Amino acid sequence: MELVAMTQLDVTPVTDAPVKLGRKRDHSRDPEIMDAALDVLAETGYDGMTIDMVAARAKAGKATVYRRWSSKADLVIDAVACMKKGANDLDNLPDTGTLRGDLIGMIKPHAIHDNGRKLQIMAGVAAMVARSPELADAVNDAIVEPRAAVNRVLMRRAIDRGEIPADADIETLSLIGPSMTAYRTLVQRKPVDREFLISMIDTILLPALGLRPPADAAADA
Amino acid sequence: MELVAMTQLDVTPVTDAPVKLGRKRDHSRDPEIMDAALDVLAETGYDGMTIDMVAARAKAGKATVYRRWSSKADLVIDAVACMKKGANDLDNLPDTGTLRGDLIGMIKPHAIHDNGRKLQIMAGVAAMVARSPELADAVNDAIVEPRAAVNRVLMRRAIDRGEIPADADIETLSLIGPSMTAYRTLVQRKPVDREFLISMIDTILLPALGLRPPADAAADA
DNA sequence: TATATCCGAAACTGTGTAGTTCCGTATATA
DNA sequence: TATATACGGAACTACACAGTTTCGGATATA
Repeated sequence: MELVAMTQLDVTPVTDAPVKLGRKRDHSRDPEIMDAALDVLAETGYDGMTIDMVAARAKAGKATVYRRWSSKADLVIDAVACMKKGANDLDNLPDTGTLRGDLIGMIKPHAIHDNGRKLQIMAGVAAMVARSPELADAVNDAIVEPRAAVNRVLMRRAIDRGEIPADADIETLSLIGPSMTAYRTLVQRKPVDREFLISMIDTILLPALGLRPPADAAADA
Repeated sequence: MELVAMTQLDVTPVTDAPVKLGRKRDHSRDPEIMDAALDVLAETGYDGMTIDMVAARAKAGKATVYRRWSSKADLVIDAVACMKKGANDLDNLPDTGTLRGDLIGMIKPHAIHDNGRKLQIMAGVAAMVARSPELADAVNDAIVEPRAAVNRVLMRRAIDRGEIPADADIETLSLIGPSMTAYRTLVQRKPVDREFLISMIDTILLPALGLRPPADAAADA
């Protein structure tokens, strides 16, 4: 008898595959919330940012935020990580035939603005990065690495066409731009404009590679 | 009549110069408290730092801290500013006869450690700097400016002895070191060791100035 | 030695925010 | 059209920390 009962219980499906009705979770508000989080992060920094600010800016309820992310730290890590999607496409870089032309071709108002925002966000999470390896990795993948990657590609092409020495230390040289723009924004708090970027290319990067900027370099400014 | 009364009042000393007894305020604990504040700042960042932590580390009472500084922000600004006193003395810099020798002479374990601590503090206040001009100025005077100033002096001497071109852009070039070490510490979170600093000098700074590192450069590592 | 004052410690207050809960409404599915 | 569910909004709890107050003990001065 007991055996029969047990068998029946075992045969009965554990879950009844109930009919699903009503609205489905579609995560459609996630981008707005993450975008709002990045804005607040850039403006007030990690500790200054409150979930209420983020929810208000995304016109969402606080509960909606917590339905998707279990904590403020989770939201920030996710928001920073999702910036990677908007990063530069390495297959559609300028190709002018010279390293200088390619580097200057990267200087567009849109790119300058994006980099500024990324650096503001960097400043906002700088203190946190030291204590959260997860956040540190997200920042590295979404902000740090993409910047250097572009320079590496452009320099590698310059090597391929024989414009610069094959043994140039691309790893180090590709960090000059990211380093100096970060320093100028975060530490010196001076604007990173077209003029500064061109002067950096012509005064440091090209000379370090043994190249001379053209005599009419001023025409680019 | 009024005049007489007024005269009497004026003649009477405003304060009675009372006899002072007891212990005098000597601010003798200020250095310990500011030092503790800098330590906590480097470890936890501005928002993570609490006055209790600072007081405990300085073996002082919280009330003692508030007797001297009216707020947490005040203490941090003062502590950062007082770092300037420990900054490099521009009159006692290495003088080896070559720019490379002078630059490498600056690389001492003590200096590497100090710079690391300063950069940790920078990271801790990075988010705050954007919203407090007072703190921004303190950081600039105590951390940012002294670093570049050393390089400027060494390069100017190199110009004077005809080692590098007189029209070299010292202002920009003197920022290569500070920028790249800051980036490496704060963003990449890699160690700034002797090897990295020498490679930066030989790969970027000297080539950008038209100099070649000696063939036996590896001997310095 | 007497005393005025500072000190460290600890208790206390007020505020701000992370995270939760609840509710009336909107909406996609059946 | 009916309904289950997610949504925005607001109220709520728990807690951590800035800043204040209090107090017994230490200490320099007279």
